[in-house]
Amino acid sequence: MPELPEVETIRRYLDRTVFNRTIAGISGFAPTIDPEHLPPLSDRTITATSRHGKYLFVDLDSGSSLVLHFGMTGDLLLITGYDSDPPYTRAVVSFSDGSRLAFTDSRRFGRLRWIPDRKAFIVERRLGPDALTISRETFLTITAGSHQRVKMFLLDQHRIAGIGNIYADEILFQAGIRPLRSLHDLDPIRLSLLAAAIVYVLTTAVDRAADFDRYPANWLIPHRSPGERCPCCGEPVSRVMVAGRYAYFCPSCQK
DNA sequence: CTCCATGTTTAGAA
DNA sequence: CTTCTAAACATGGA
Repeated sequence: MPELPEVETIRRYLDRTVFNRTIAGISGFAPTIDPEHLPPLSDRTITATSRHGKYLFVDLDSGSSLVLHFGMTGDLLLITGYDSDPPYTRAVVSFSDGSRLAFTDSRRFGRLRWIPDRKAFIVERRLGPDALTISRETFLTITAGSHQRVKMFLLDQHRIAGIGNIYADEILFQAGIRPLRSLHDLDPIRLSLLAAAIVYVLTTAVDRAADFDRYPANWLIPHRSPGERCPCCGEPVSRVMVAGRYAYFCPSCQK
C-alpha cells in the first residue's frame, strides 16, 4: 500500500482514529522497529499527522515524532483490545484506552522510527518537494538542466517526493509521454503538461482513497500487465525496463 | 522452479 | 559530478 496516495489515505485514516490518543507502548521486532533507539513513549499524546512524499509523520506532544515508511507492503490497521493481531503484524502501537495500531508488512521493507524533529528529517534525507501539490514553476525549476530519462526523474525521491512505479506510469500515460524520453528534449509546454498530470493523477487517486476500483475508466493502472490493451485506443501495451523496474506504456498514445 | 511485486540503498561502470 | 544498472534486502503469489 505504499505510494503517495496510499500513504495520504493512511494519514487521513489516522487523523480520524488515533488523534489525541495516548500511547501506552510500542512493541515489535527489527528491522521494522529498532528497539535500541526507541525511547520510552508511554503517556505521549498524538497531536498531529503529516506526510512528505511516502513518509508519514505522527507528531507527539513532546515535539518529537514517529516516522513511518511502508516499503512495498506496509499498512496500518487500528484494532480493539479484544482483536488478535492481523497477519504479518511486525509492530504494534498500544494506546491507553486498550486499542492498538498494527503495522502489517509481509515483505518487511517498512520502517517505524522515532525522530526528534520531522523537518530536520526531511532535510537530512534530502527529499525533493512533495508531489501532490507541486506547482508548474517548481517543476520547471527542479527539471532544469536534467538529462535524466523522464521516468527515472519521477521516481527519484531526491528530485520530487512521493511518486512510485505505478503512479509514474499513470502520470506519463495521462501526459502522453514515453517513459524513456529524456527530460532535455521536452519543451516547457510539455513539462507544464507533465506537472499538471502529476497533480491530476495524485489528487484524483487521493480523492478516491487510493482504491483502484474507483479510478477513471481511461486510466492505465488496471492494464499494467503483459497482453493488456490501452483503455483509450485498444493497442497492446508495451513494457520496457527503466530504473530497474518495468514501465508500461501505450506506444500509440505516448510519444 | 521461475518470474514478478506499490521501495530504498549501495557499489560500480561509463 | 551525472546518469544508469545490478544487486541486496525479505517474502509471498502466480
